[in-house]
Amino acid sequence: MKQSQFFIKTLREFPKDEESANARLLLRGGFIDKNSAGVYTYLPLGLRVLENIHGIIREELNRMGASELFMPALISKKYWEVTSRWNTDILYKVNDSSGQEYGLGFTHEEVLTPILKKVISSWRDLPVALYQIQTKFRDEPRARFGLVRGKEFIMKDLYSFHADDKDLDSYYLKVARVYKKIFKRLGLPVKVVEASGGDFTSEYTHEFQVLTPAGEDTIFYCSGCDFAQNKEIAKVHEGESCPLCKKGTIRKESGIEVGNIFKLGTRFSKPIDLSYKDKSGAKNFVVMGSYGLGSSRVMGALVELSHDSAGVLWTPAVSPFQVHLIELAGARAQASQIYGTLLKRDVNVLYDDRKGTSPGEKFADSDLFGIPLRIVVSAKTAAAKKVELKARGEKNVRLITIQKAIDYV
RNA sequence: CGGGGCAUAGUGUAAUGGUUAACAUGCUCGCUUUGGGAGCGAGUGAUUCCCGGUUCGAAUCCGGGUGCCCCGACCA
Repeated sequence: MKQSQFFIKTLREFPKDEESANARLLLRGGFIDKNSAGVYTYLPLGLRVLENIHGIIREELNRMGASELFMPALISKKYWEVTSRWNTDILYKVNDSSGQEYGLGFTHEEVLTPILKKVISSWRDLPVALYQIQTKFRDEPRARFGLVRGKEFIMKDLYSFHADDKDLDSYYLKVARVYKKIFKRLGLPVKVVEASGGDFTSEYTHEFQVLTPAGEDTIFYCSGCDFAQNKEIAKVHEGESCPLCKKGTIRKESGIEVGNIFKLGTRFSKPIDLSYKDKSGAKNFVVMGSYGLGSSRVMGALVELSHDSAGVLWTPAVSPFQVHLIELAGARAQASQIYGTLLKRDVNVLYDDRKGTSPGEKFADSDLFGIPLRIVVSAKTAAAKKVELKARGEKNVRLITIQKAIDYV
């Protein structure tokens, strides 16, 4: 991609009225645009990051046998009434011109479960796992922290349907394992934290929390083992010894919740009457699980975790481009040649081919973009038949031959 | 929803009752220049958030509203 053709505009200064690192850096770097509080546009650069996140999620969920579908966001009131969720306070309600009332989906049990009702009748039809990646709407009393808490955001939601609790339990553990793998690939260290089940279940649920001072949840966890609880259920205090392993000490830290998995049981299958006939011919309610992963929030969390004063530092897995090729004056021929070679090798490269833009501005833009690898060519390097190679976030610059640089990439 | 802060050109700021709202940056044009947001010159760009009030006169004072950020409450 040539930067002269790419729709991108960075800001010379940080926008006022934003304090969180993810909002400041993503807005200034031209990744996103703020439409209103908690509502953002993903500009081409930011969309690339988001799509990379989605790609990893899709790969892992498809691999575990879940099928992707896409449900409506506009959900008729009648569906919400069946499950008694019409009066949920975070539900955005809209009317159409004929007086029909709708709720904008914040999760999709009400849409998916009736679909399953048309399909499932026997124990042979189970289990089933379906997911989507979709815009969600929540009437948050206070949107904040850029992409971390929005009124409109993007989430992957997976739902599983089982014949009994035992099958749900094993699937639940499987999802937890896959989630860990997804977050690892995303470059996001997460802690699996026990949390309250809210309306859904008296059992604990599990949250996937990224520990960072920028987080809005409070987590108590053990320094020595995997014990971790959200403050809403925690009975431990900071500094105490761990109730689980007895060795470690309890620590307290803030976290961003990037995922949450629930055993729904029959909370939705009962009111919607989703049932199946078991081997003996008896009717049983389907047992359900739901598993959320906030992809736009992941993008915000990644920035919070990995940035410096000049911009974002993306990991290769989610970076909008793999290489930023910067052409300075007097190196058009050399830059074009490298660009062509990288394209032939299917390297995802952003080529700053802008003429008349000063080196300093190009470097500043490059830092804002946070692309992991930078290649700089100039009259100097062209004369020496070499290029400069530099990793984002590192000081040292390597002067190497073009061939070596291309092979390195 | 309680509390606090802020609102002036695309962006960041200045102007505390008095001409035509200033500066930087951006953008356009010309020249020059090319290693960390370069230089010179000429342009462009404003409903000073909105409504009302006070005043000869309001970006500025008063009242009401809206929006944004932050703290708290809330939070599948």
